[in-house]
Amino acid sequence: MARRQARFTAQDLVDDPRLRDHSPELWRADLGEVQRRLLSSAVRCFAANGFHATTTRDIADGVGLSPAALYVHFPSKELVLFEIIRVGHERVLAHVRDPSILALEGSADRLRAIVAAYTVWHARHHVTARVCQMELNALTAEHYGEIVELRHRTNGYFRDAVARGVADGTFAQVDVKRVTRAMLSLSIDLVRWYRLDGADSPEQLGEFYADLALRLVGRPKE
Amino acid sequence: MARRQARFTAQDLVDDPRLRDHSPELWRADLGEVQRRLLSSAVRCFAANGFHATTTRDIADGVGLSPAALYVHFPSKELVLFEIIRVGHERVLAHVRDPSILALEGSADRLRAIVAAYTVWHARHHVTARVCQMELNALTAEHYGEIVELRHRTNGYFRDAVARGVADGTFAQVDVKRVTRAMLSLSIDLVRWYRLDGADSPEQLGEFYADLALRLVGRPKE
DNA sequence: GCGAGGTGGCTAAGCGCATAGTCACTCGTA
DNA sequence: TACGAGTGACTATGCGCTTAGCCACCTCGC
Repeated sequence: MARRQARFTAQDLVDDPRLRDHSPELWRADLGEVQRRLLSSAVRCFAANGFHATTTRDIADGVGLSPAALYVHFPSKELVLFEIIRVGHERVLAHVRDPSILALEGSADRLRAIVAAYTVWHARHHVTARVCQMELNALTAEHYGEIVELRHRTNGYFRDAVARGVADGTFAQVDVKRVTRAMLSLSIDLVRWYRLDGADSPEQLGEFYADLALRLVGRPKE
Repeated sequence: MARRQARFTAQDLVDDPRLRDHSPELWRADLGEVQRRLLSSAVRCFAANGFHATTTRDIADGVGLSPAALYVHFPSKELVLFEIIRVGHERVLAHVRDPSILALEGSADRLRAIVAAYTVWHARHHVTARVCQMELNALTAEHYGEIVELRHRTNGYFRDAVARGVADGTFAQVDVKRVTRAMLSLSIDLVRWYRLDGADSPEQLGEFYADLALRLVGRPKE
């Protein structure tokens, strides 16, 4: 049969504690309430079942509307996904380039701050973050390109933070590219397992991963 | 339109260097050659486009057969996915429980060995590993449960290796659960970006991540 | 105050299409 | 003759998206 056999329906998802996060506060303020609720429903569906296993019906069901209502607010299902992924990446970029982080003089402090900020964001918005990491290749080639651009800029701030500490002798002479990638991996992979009702708050996890990051650059916290 | 708009066709995928790995050597020997070639084609399609964006046509095209030929060898598309994911997880488990690893007496040596083995496997078979990590929730609930069981057993070997070193004083008094998860994250996330024609061989990456693992447990290599 | 006309959110119905899977059949080999 | 591999034509179904139109509410002239 051509059934897509998504394992979870919109009804299941509304109350699933694994899918509770701060994503609903994420959407652009100039969107209407219905649009924002559609995005929140879509992000839950995409996170649980994936873009291709989610139907426009599922998304609309999640806010109690008919399937056609989606098209009053968004021109296509793909553009719903793009809006989610674009907003997610822009918010992350805004967090890691925060002036208060870049103002930190000590290389260790700056690295700690950027790793913590990145991790906290991913934990706090882990449902959206999951879609941002896992559904990238459901985007059209053009939209995918735009997102890759945002990712490169975000990653650049990480690499700079590591390279700076290596250059000024705060860190050991590590391989900047590889170590940076490892730090990103830690925070990115959290979207697979994190839940807000688990043992760690976003802030605790941010601190923990900031500690780990400093160990990775050869400067363990005593 | 209902087009699934997979961005890459089977033709594109055959020669894509990003999708070259050792997966074709992975399949059970008791399967026929056509079955193994179908699995190799499917793994490429699933890795590039995802399970739901891959059609049975795509898989069959990859080995030059008609769509119906798939059903001569496999009862359903989902069972093709399950076979791939099951074999992948069984192979990983076999690697981390290798007697030569468990025979290592020193806690640091053992952790190094298990991290390297896990990482090398994921790098060498990164296309299959990608499917194993990213397409889990396209499985039926029953099949998903079987895989989770295998994952828990694999993760148990990691946790034991960390806990042992903490207990015997080789490592610092780290949070075993969190640190273990961080180590797994490093190797798992590599399926997102690794390619065999890149800068690192699987073995080099395995050594590098083994070094990082020891730093994470507070024992940097001098 | 009140009807005419417009507007925006929403829906029921359904179109066109592509999908997973089936089946009667052929072909090659033993 | 028997059988396993493979196929072309097909079915049943579900998909994204469109269309025509409903309805509550607004605006404006009088």
